[in-house]
Amino acid sequence: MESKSKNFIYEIIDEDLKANKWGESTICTRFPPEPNGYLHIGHAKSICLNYGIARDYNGKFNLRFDDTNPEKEEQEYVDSIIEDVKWLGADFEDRILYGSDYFEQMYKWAVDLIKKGKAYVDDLNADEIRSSRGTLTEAGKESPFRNRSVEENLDLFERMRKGEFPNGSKTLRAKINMSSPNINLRDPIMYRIVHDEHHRQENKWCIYPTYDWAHGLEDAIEGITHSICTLEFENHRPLYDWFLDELGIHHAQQIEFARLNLTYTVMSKRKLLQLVKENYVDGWDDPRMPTVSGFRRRGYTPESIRNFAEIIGVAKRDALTDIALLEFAIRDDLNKHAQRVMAVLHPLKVVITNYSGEEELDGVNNPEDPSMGIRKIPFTNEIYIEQTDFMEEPPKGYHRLIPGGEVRLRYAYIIKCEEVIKNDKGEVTELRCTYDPDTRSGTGTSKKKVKGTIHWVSAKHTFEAEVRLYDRLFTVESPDSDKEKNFLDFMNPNSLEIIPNALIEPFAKNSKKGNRFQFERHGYFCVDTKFTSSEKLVFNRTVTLKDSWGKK
RNA sequence: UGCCCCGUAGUGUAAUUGGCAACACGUCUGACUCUGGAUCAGAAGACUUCAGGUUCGACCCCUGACGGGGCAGCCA
Repeated sequence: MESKSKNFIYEIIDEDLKANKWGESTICTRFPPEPNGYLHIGHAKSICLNYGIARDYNGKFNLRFDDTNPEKEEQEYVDSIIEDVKWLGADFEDRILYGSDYFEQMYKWAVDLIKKGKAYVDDLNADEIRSSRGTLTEAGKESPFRNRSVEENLDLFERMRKGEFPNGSKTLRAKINMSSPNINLRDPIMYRIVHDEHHRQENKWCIYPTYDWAHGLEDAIEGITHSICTLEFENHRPLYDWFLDELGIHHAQQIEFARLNLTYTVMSKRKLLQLVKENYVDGWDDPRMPTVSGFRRRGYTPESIRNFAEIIGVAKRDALTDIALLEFAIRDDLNKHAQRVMAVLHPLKVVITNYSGEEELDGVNNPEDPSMGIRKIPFTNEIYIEQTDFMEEPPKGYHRLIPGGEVRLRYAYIIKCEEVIKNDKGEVTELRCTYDPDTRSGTGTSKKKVKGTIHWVSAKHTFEAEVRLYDRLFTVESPDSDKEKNFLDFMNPNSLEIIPNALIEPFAKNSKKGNRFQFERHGYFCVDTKFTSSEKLVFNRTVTLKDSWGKK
């Protein structure tokens, strides 16, 4: 271990190791998603944490589906989760495991508990159980079925499995303590009857273990040493301990940490599902979604997400992480690796009146990495520049093109604005400029210094592409923490701006889905994997460049 | 109201286990620059929620208050 400052989980593991708590066995962690939705950036944090521990301690990392509820789970989610975990680079080797594969063993252990008199079949229905559970301040009441004989319980439980009873008519409950101050210990439910097809077990089972019963057993079966989960399971730990101790089986150490919250988005699967189902976005992988697949489609790299996880660290206090930390991580990565190219999003025509002919200029592919080389950029007397790079009446400090002023065309010449042409409505439609032949980039002959450099494309050589500019999905930092309003009330109506015909430098013409670029002075973009066709490239803006001029 | 957890610059985390609070992001300067990016140099910003106590010494240990979060699914 060589990380400079360890988080509290590493410290616990170090202590365990020092105390030889696990004997000869290696450290084993796991990521246990329920396949009822796509993974989000919060899951990515957990994956990085769990996989990181296994890697740092030369241990093992399992991917295990917690698939104990057939009503919510689907194969589509299983597939997406596997893809996302792989993409993030968390190596589970060949261990794609399923809690449902352990159902038989779990059943046997349940029988063991019944035999010990520690579990019973209850005939109370859901309402009755709820009302007899008590409240936060009052103890619960024991079920009238709590003291059935072992024989009767065994018989009933077996018949539950055989499918003799309808949904909800019976449950298997642990016999613990109905007046425990910890509500989780008030005879929690271990099995419920659900006649429903399971995405993996199909119709093999009609009783399903609850998470509380199943989770610790899954960890035990896999020999997990450190069972890392989020804070809300802290109160459940005594229950898991109880089960494991009663059964006398392998006992993972559970450690809880605070889940990730990010500004300007929501992070609950339920809410994300709603955004998808009600078509606020175009799917789980919409580039505005905080899902792993959304970030992937938007152009984020796995490295940047891993680095983000490293930056934010791990702790037990709940926090709201500024999205700026994530944006830093992706800019930092893309700055070093993305191919540069020029693109004009909102074109303004410029005619260079004293230039004729055509030439090719050298553009640096990545100033941070000379090994990426240079490319040729065609130049002619008719080009397009960005509308915002020209102003008739500039504010102070503006150093782009103004009437009578000069500006450097990136990798080309310095031009001077001689004439402004407008339409009937008074809008600027074209600029007439002259260029200074002595100022060609790279010749070193220019004595001129000019304050601004702007990007451009040759009218004759450029190609059109669709560009999608994304903004935050919500207008407030914490859309789901308002007491009165629903998170949907805070959706940003301008979270997506589509530019159907942006003009791109020819170099990017043959790019493939997923290719990443920096559009100089704009930001980082990638070729969309969903809407790009053989006819038209669609670029997603991953993130803008930092902008110390046009600050909002 | 019962139980459990938490409380360090704007944000996220540190503080070698009790030795005069550090790092990253963000913000603001300045330098450099053919990207108002990057890079480089620097600055501002925290009486560590509060009050007691233990100690030569407390962010750290103890007590109490205050504040935040979680728990009353046959969800996970």
